[in-house]
Amino acid sequence: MPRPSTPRLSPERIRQVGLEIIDREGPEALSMRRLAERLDVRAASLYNHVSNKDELLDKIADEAMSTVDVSGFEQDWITGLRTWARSYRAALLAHPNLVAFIAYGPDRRENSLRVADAVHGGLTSAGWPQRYATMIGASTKYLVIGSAMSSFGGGFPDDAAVYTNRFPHLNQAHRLREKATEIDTGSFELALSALIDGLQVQYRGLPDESTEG
Amino acid sequence: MPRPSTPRLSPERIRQVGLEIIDREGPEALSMRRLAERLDVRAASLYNHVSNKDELLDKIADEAMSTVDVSGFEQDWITGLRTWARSYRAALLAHPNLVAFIAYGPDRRENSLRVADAVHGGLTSAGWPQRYATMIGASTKYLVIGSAMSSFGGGFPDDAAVYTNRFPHLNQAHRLREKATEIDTGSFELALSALIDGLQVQYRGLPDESTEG
DNA sequence: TCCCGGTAACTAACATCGTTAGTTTTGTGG
DNA sequence: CCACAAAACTAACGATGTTAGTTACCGGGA
Repeated sequence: MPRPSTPRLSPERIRQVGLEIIDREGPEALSMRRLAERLDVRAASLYNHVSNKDELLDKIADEAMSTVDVSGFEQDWITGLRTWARSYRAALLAHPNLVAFIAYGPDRRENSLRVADAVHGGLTSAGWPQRYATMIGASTKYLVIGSAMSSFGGGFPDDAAVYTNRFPHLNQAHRLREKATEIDTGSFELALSALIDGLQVQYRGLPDESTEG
Repeated sequence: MPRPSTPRLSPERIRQVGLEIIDREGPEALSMRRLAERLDVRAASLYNHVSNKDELLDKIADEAMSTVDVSGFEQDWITGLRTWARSYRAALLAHPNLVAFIAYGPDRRENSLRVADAVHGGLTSAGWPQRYATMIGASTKYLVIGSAMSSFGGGFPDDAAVYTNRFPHLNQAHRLREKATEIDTGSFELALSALIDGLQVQYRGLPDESTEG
């Protein structure tokens, strides 16, 4: 019975269920047919609301990155860098199965651009030269991406229930995951602190902007 | 004509051509049928030499990481860390289309284990406590993975000829790539130096091992 | 009130993918 | 010399993304 009275689909609902599938069953589990099935619909119907699987993934990824926080740059560049890096990492770790996709291609996504602009603006207006601002942004991003990407914790399914059914020793896996998370976070904070320390040294060596040009 | 006198395939040749396809046309271009075509063979024949596409990819990735250098740890931990990080990054950048795959899953690959062992050994025998050694290795890896992953230069096709056909302004793209490479490397070196500097401070604060236990 | 266009579902189909089964031919060890 | 393994083949299965063409429902204009 085509064309129901109240539409069964919407781009938002498609993205939401799509993200759920990715989070729960991994990125390879998201096929247009499976997604359609979850929405009580046939695969072809999705194309009335979404132009592409790639574009769908892009929008899902963009949505997942909407919580990245760059407000810290309103205080000072160190606070800005720290809160950006931490919230960026947190956003990635919230959806481990999406990390590879987000980290891969170039950052044409809306939220990425918004954030990149804020970071660059925050650094330059703090006195960093353009070139440094670019590199500092890149370095910090490396840390975040690398941390989320090669995270030990990320290797395990997000939903513990998936694990429960197949393994009797859930506790061990859970512990291992917690331990891994702790190591991951520790390593990340270590590197972030070292990076910021190193930058502060260089920052103090910058020519005073108020006496320049 | 089945079963030719001299075998047309070998695992090595399959891996080699497979890597060529990935390097030149991207990871999604590598299908068993395309790979077979390049080898003048039908897809099913590959399974006489390779058990799986996943396993094939795993071995290709492992081979690509065989050039990672950990010999620097024979001198001191700083040299070890630097040469490891740089050679690791270089190995990844040599095959940009493989980075996502390598960085993703857990490091069960042979070369990864070999390297991880050497790094951990180098750091602990230099006096770093186990826990620190783990985190330092992780931090450094974050930097390398992140750098290779979100590399601006990696976004463009490895083979410039692919670009030539579709764009008249090859020069611009080429320049952009060079500039991006420079920024990438600069950012990486910046972060690496900062990390090592930060670690050195902590290292000097460690209790002297010769007076301990 | 009628109808008409657009919307949103459908079915059917295409090419491509990884993989397996079963077949055929060649080379080789007992 | 002959049986058996190795290495190629053809055919097929089910799943994938996507498109074409069809159908029914809704809202607005004559």
